[in-house]
Amino acid sequence: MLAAQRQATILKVIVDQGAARISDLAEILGVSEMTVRRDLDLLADEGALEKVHGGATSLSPSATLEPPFLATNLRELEAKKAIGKHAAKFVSPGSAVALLGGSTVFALAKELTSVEGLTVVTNSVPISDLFQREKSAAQSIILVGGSRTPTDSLVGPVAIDTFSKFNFDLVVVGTHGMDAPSGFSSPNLLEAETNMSVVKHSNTFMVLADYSKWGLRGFATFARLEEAEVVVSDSRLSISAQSELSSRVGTLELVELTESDNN
Amino acid sequence: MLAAQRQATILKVIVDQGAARISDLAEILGVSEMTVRRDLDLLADEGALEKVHGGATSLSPSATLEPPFLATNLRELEAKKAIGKHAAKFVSPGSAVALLGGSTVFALAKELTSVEGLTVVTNSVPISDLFQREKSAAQSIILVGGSRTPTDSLVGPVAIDTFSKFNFDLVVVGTHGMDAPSGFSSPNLLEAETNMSVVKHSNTFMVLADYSKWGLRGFATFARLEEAEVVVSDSRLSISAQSELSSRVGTLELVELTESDNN
DNA sequence: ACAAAATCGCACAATAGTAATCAATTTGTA
DNA sequence: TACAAATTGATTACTATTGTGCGATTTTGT
Repeated sequence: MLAAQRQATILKVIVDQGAARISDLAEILGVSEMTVRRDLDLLADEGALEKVHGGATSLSPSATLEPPFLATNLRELEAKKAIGKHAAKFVSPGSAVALLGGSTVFALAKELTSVEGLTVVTNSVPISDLFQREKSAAQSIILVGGSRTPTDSLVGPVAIDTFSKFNFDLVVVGTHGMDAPSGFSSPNLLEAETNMSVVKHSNTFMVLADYSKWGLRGFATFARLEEAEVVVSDSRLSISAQSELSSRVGTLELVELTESDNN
Repeated sequence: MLAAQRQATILKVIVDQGAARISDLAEILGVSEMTVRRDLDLLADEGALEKVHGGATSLSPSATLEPPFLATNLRELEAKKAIGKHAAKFVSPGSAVALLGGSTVFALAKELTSVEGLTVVTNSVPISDLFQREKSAAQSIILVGGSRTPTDSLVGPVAIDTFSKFNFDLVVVGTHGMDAPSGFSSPNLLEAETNMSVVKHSNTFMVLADYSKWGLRGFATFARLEEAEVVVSDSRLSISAQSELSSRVGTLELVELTESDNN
């Protein structure tokens, strides 16, 4: 295989999947890791992708936005992907879903582009971008309004007001932190208020949070642990956290992180 | 086999497959690598393909990536920029402005990032992106909600409802077409309805439209010419269009296109 | 905060690809 | 048939790319 072809393949994989690790690319392509590194350097110089420790991530799935969604860390990216995939099982075709902020919820959104007849209401600009690109027919996508946070979520009174118009089968939120005394919390007051208001309009309230979120406390709490029907996390969650969560939330779902989770 | 046939075959293989290596071509054709090299040199000189280390690749972006690029020519871009710059004079610091869709309005938005104390409400995702990047302090930016059009505007009932919460000193819209009998119109019904509803909440209603918009009629009209307080266009507008517009709209502003309008 | 593990990237060795030269072969012409 | 021109193939020295070993750096687990 020619170098140019190899580089095109690498770029394609990374744009398709959002990211890839060097060891995987080296194996797939049958070349040494050093060669993959050199290719990535080249592509990164051209501005085609972003190198991160362990691999590379897509620079911008859409036109020119989404930099805050860049994973600085591949392991976390894999965890998010696995959590998103698992959470997707709770979304039935034809239902109405609210997706709130967060890169983990973004991973879930990727899985949902192929689900039929979904109505999605989101306050996340990147998620709206995603559905705009991968437009599956028979899906209805609404982006709510509001002010933009640094992570490209729309929050504040306008967002709250718009969400209040709808009733959801399922509300999914990512969280910045969770622990027993404070529940689920966010560093951004407006975001917390927005989350809080949406939870009221849902049948089922689901929280996505990888293990690192346990023990963190954001400035503002938007829900107690007991309010979550489902929490999806990963198996690196400490045993004590697992038991604490199990006893308080409706269901705790843990995903295993296999090394070879290459879709 | 004749040399010409051989070269045609090589070219076909490379166009078909996107790329080929010299050693493979030599084997397929039953000639030495040196001969293939000479053929490739020839074809590369003709600009039919590109030689790379180990082989050659197709020039056409079948194997490579095609950047999704805007087709608007440079001239139109300059016109939009000039119109945007002129329109910015109507925006006073501290006022509340609605910016609706359209690439010309986007040009205006670029000028507004440095205006102090502005409150901007827009239904355009690119405009929201712009302000997000160039965040000037003391500006309040709200993106309304709704469904996304192919041009990344948010429209529909949710957008209308959100706009209806506000009162604007100035509403700026771009238009897809304008003429005397149909007024200002858009090809998208939902977008037209959204525009129409916002106009009602404004003190001043401004339309940005370069000369090419005159005589075009979109599917749905959102305002009569008489409703516009200000129309900003460029001097290429025909004399008859100029007199027609002057007599019907509040003020017609025309910008000159100088060659050296580089920012 | 520390140690273990994974990853990085340099320097150099090994491999693969290139181009110049010249001899051998084919082709066209008288 | 003879012979020049063009084309092709082989040899060679040279250049570019790829792989490997290894210490430095970053990340991860406790």
